[in-house]
Amino acid sequence: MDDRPHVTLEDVAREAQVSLATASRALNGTTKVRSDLRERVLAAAEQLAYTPNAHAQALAGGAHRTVGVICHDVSDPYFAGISRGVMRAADEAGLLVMLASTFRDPQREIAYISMLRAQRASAILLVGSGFEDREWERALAAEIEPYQRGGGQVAVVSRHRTLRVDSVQPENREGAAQLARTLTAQGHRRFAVLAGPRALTTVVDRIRGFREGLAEAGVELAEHDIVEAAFTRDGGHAAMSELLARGFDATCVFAVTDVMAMGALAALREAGRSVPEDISLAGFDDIPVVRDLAPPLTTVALPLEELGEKVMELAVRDNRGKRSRILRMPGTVVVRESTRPIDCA
Amino acid sequence: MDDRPHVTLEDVAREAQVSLATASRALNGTTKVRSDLRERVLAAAEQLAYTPNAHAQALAGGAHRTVGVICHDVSDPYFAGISRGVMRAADEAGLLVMLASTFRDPQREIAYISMLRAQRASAILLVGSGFEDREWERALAAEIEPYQRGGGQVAVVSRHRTLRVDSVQPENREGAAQLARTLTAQGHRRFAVLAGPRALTTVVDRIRGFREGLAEAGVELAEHDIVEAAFTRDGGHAAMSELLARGFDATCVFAVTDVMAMGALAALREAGRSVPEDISLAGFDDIPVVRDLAPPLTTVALPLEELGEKVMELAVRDNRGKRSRILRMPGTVVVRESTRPIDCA
DNA sequence: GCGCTTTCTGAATGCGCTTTCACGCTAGGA
DNA sequence: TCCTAGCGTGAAAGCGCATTCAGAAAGCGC
Repeated sequence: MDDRPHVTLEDVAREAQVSLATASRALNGTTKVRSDLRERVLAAAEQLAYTPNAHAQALAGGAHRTVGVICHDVSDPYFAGISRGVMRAADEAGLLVMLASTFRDPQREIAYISMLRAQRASAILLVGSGFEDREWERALAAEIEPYQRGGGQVAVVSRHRTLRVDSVQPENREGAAQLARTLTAQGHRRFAVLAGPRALTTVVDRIRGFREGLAEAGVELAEHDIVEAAFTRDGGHAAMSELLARGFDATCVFAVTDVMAMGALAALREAGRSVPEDISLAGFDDIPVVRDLAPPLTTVALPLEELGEKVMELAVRDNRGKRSRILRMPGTVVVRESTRPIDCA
Repeated sequence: MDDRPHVTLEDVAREAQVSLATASRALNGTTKVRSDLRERVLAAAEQLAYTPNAHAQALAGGAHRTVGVICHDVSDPYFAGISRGVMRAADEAGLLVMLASTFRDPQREIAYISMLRAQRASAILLVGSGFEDREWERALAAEIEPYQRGGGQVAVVSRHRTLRVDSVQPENREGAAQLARTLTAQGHRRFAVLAGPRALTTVVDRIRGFREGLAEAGVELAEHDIVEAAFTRDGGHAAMSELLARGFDATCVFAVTDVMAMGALAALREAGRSVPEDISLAGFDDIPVVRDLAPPLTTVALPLEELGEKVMELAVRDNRGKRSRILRMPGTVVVRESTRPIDCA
């Protein structure tokens, strides 16, 4: 860009016949300016359609009013809910939110953080970026720590082992355990799990919690009953299809996310199995659409928007020197019609 | 931020024992630098965890590598699809994408554009920002035109009457007409429409097209058969509920967006009406989830990701002085199970 | 060995803005 | 009336970087 140069503060000052400093002060209202001068400056700015150059402002020590949010995919309903919350909180704080999708590529995640650092964003929010991978953790730390040292705020949604950051953590483990209790109480004894990549902490936590909840009823979950697939609708579809092809005796299937559950539901429908008559299905997250499925999905509701708001608030709050805070957000089991009580086999 | 100052190029230069200019050149590779010096600079930068200040770079004349995308709501699946396309194209072009939600508030839309101007973003993408409102058009033009004069690129998804910008336009009118033809061919003669705010060009176009398609079969759509509601799932639910409460004799309901159709479907289910046995239902957009509804939704498929890619490409391509281009993207009617042929009444 | 061109380097300039700093002005107290 | 505060103003410094410009070093032919 920059064919024709932009209108600058100097242009405004000249037009208003005042000094550059006065123009700046009139526009920002930081110091008292004689009212007739202010009028002149404002009028000139208006007339010239002046917009301050944010880069120059930032460089000259003005506040950085932008936060970056990095997620796997903005079009994932799970993140969509969170982003609503983030945006609302950001709006209140007068911040501009930059969203970026990594598509689960750790490299890209690092690259985006680096860009945000370069922009001197006032905060970086990582949503669900938990990989259980030593090398990645190191690379991430190598970006995050200098950023924090430079005064940048970082907050994450999810669990992080190594990073020293504020975080909002959905209680995946306890939520899944609670779901397991609900299902065993309905009489289910044989389960299958549709899992996302085991490298993700979210997946690991949910499976572990589910297992623990099951164990309380004396039910065991064999490794064989866990099918791993992509963390998407189609992944859920594929995993369910595999299960169907292989043959299984579970009365209830737990998909670790609602999005995967949707794929599973489609696969079941295609296979002529009806839910919940033939088999029960449960998900996790309670993204908005699942209540509109047929049957509406039993799931663990996470307060997604609230998650977003909280993480934003953590990032905005001034916490220099203080130790990192952790906000745990419990989930709530929502029983809908995709699961049903059965007679104990 | 900026507790402790950031590591600057000067620090790197000092550490590497070269001049600032040499350090800059070594890092950017713009000019040849003696290899041992380059090594030293790179090592120093690495060691100090140096990240260039994007503001300073921008101010000093470096390229602006960021584009802003403004939409109603990033969590709307319609936009989510588009954003995927935008991100992919941006990624190829090496651009950083800033997303923002206006929540259909014209004021906020203007504010975001202003912020993007201030950031000197290299391009601004407006997704579906068509209001039929003179005053808003004026305010928008007052932001957009100076931005363009300054060399900024602007491209939009949707129709714009007054703005002189490149645009990608889904063929709402023709798509809706095509849908109407399909439905009348199925034997439907009496329709109701669930509409969003009539101030939106998208809504207006779809209704008009639907009417035109109907007219070809000699069917008329009375104003009375159009229910206006919010452009959301709940809006669709409310509109359908109103229709049900009021009593109506349509055999087929057309919701102007899939999101609204989802709400309508829920309302019908709650009312004990089955789709398509009791009544047929059609939507528009073909957002991913609707194929997983029960019944899967008949709709008009828009190539959402492609829309996003195209609009990004328009914004990236250099088009100074050239006249604005319009890319029309046709929709395709997808008949699923939410509509069924009926005997002519 | 001399003068020339070719490379590469460092000092200095400026991007547009905020913010000190110092000065001129008016108002108030002596 | 004179002096001191106090308020507003303009000049200027500097934020971190890319880049121009001039000069130093190195390479070449004679």
